[in-house]
Amino acid sequence: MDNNVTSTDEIAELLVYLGRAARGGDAASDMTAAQWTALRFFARANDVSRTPSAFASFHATTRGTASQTIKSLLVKGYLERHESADDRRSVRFDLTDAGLAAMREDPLRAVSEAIDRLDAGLKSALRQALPALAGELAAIRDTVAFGTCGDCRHYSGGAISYCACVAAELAPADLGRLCINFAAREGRKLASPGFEPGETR
Amino acid sequence: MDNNVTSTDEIAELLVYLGRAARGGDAASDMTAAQWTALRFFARANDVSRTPSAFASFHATTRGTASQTIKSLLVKGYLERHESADDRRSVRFDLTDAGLAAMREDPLRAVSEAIDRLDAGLKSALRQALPALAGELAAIRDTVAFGTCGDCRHYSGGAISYCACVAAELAPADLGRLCINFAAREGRKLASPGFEPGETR
DNA sequence: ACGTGTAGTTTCGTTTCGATACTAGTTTTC
DNA sequence: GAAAACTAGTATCGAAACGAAACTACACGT
Repeated sequence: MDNNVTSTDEIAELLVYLGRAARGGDAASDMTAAQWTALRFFARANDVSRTPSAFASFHATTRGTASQTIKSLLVKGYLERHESADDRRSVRFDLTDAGLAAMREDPLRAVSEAIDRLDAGLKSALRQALPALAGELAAIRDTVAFGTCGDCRHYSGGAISYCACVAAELAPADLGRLCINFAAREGRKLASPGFEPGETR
Repeated sequence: MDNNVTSTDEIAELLVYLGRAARGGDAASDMTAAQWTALRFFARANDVSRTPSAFASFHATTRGTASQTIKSLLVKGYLERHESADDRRSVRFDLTDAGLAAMREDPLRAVSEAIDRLDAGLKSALRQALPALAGELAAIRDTVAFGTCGDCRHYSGGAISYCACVAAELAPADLGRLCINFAAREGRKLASPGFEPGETR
């Protein structure tokens, strides 16, 4: 097939297309794309990652901009601010009930629906391919990768879930949470050519 | 069951994350994300789709904004303007040699690389899943879907490639090109030949 | 104690983008 | 065959999103 010529670049292009298509959506809400991303992040990140700096890193922006985005969500009453006891410079943001309610209006829901309508095989292929892709991309860019604790090298499962990074036990809910300290399994995260997608269980 | 917790919404989220991560990248170039998207679009769209309106639809923005983005590429010398002979309102933009050269600096290349590093199975899974996802999403949103002529309902293969929409024969290169008149195969609800700019209010 | 580094915030100027309005060409209608 | 309705493309203007830089406050190494 001659459409192999266009394969990889087309996939990449589709990725940005979908990413962009997923962002705005409704316009029914008074939330910007950045605000939705922030709200989602704070809904999904674990305790140590729910900070402005982590969000800035996740969103590939500056801390200043991140701070502003967060502030706008504070004003809306979707986030609440908690100062850390350990480090008095640090703050943590949690979703309020209003924030959780707002999440139900997330325009990203349309994308989730679309994914759910996919053939089961394709769906599980996406579930495997996209995290792997995120890892590869982070390696190429030499940036921090984000991933969930369950996929992290610091995590050791078994009877008790344990994170070697935070040196603490993990709640079951944490396994699906984003973590700023995420490190992909199987090798170093820096330009390691031999990434092994493996079998996710 | 426990992987259902992290399944669909996480995939959707990853999609926007990757889409955003793919956009800026280098910052070495003096091109904005919108400009890159436009350049890519005009590099990849077929003859009838290389217009400001089609790009506006593709990029989910207004014609005015699209026009400005295009103008900036004209100034850079990456695009050249061709007025249509059939319809004197209509214009078509083609990449110049400088534009083609600029494409080689496309920050999206990092994403392509990352995709290429993926396991072959995952890669081909992406090649299947992402177009399907784009179609589903467009159906949900009731917007125009973009796709390549080779995947289009109007296309009939065989010895001679023929597009029933334009009522013309297709060059082999067109099969991999984006088309504004794209309609998914197999009983998707139609995307009418004349598309909706979506600027009405 | 001092310097260095980090977390968070604020301010300011640039840039981008969408709403609006406008020109010009095409199609439809009576 | 004109007028109305519609479409393609462009220009203008205001709002806001974003990044850079400066600043405060705290932590940590020496």
